[in-house]
Amino acid sequence: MIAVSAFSDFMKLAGASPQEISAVAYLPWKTRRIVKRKNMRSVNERPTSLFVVLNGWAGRYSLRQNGSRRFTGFMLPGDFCWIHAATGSDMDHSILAITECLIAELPAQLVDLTTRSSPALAKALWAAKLIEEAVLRKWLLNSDDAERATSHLLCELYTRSDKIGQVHQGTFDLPLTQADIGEALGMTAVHVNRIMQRLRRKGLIEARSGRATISDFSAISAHCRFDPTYLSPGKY
Amino acid sequence: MIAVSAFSDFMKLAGASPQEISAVAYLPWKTRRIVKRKNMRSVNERPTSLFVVLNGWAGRYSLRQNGSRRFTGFMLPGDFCWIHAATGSDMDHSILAITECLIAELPAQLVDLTTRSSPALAKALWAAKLIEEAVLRKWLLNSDDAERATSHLLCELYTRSDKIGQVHQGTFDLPLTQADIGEALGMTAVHVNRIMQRLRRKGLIEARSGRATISDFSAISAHCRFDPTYLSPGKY
DNA sequence: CGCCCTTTTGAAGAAAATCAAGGGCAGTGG
DNA sequence: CCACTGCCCTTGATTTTCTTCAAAAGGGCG
Repeated sequence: MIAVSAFSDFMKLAGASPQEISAVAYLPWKTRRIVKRKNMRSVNERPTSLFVVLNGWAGRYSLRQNGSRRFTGFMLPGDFCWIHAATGSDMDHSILAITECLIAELPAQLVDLTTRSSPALAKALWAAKLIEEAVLRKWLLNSDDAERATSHLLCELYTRSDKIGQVHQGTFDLPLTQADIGEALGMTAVHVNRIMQRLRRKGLIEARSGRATISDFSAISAHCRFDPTYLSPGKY
Repeated sequence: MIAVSAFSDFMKLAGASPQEISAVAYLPWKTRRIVKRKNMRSVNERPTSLFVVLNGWAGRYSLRQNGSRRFTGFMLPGDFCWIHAATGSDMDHSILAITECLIAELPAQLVDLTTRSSPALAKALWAAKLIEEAVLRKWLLNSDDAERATSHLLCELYTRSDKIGQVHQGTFDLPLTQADIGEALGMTAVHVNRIMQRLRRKGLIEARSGRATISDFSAISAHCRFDPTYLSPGKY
């Protein structure tokens, strides 16, 4: 059994009964540790298992012809990943451990089986996928304005950290380098640096050595028109 | 009953049996006609029905604070839409009829019910959603290079048109204005115009009055590194 | 023909990439 | 304990890309 409060909180939000949640929790999850900055899944792999991040941050990315990388999402503790494992399609992207990660895996067949008997798990997986997609849309939507894109990403990560109790007095772990952020937003590290300095000068953020602080969340929310509802599963 | 070859082809690809396909086809779909350039779904709506585009093109978009629009996807005949209808989350975006559209709707509860008895439908919906997501990732991935983004979008639309038999000698309907394309790619109409001229001068495309021609698909594919596999559902 | 919408063109300015180099900080090893 | 090293952040100067603003040209349709 695995104990992931974020994970079961999510299922609860998605409408699962306590029985269903514990049924899922008691499935034969296998935990595994991934070294920092190593791939945990690679492009073109045949997906054979779903997993949940128990600890650490991971990133979903694709490589371009010229070798440059684009992040298309980040995974925090409690996040489902590789959700489509049960669908049998090959991967069109890779997953990288940004920090050292602890993950819990579940064989695809078991996911497939369990979703048939547990509509709530099926719904939870859908809900997780829809959030993933909503995040992608936001990234696209904000990509026309560097300052908005940057602060919106910080709001996203702040909110997601907060949901799992990882924000303390406005401060949270942000294990992304400015180069990583650039690869998520489609800008160069140099430009990210200058934009973040601007945000800092405006008093919206503080960031140094792997940690960020947002002392006035409503201020930065207003600045980039951040509305956190897209990060929550729908009600049923 | 509705007769949508693209739709049933898709279910077949996703592994549905003929019985399941016809079971779905005989559900009480309601067809509806939408006027060109009218919303068929609007942001914040409570989704009550899934639909399939039978005819015409539609676009998924969000509006920004300043009123500017960003397309985050296009729907062609045969495409599922509003797939998350059964999940109960509110919409974070709107759907616009780009041309006049004919759609077939199915109440959300029925979708929910049917997916329980028909794993193939459930998988088809998953497959459709995964393709949607893969498209979003591609849009992000290509957004760093205007010429690549533009030709990649044209390749996407060419391929999807081809799948439904709407390409004849390299020519297909492209009911998007350059302003629309700009709103999909995150660039101004003026810039789209200049980029498309560049593509034309390179002999990669021809486009005028609602139609586009790609006479050498392999040439433009090579130019933007287009790989169509992400547009097909996984095998089961 | 005249109107509206879309495409095209030009010129100017803003935003971001690129190139290059310096500085800080943490961990490593002598 | 201190020097060294590697990684990340920062800065400046320059060039490229894209937007903005404005206006003209084309094309379809009543």
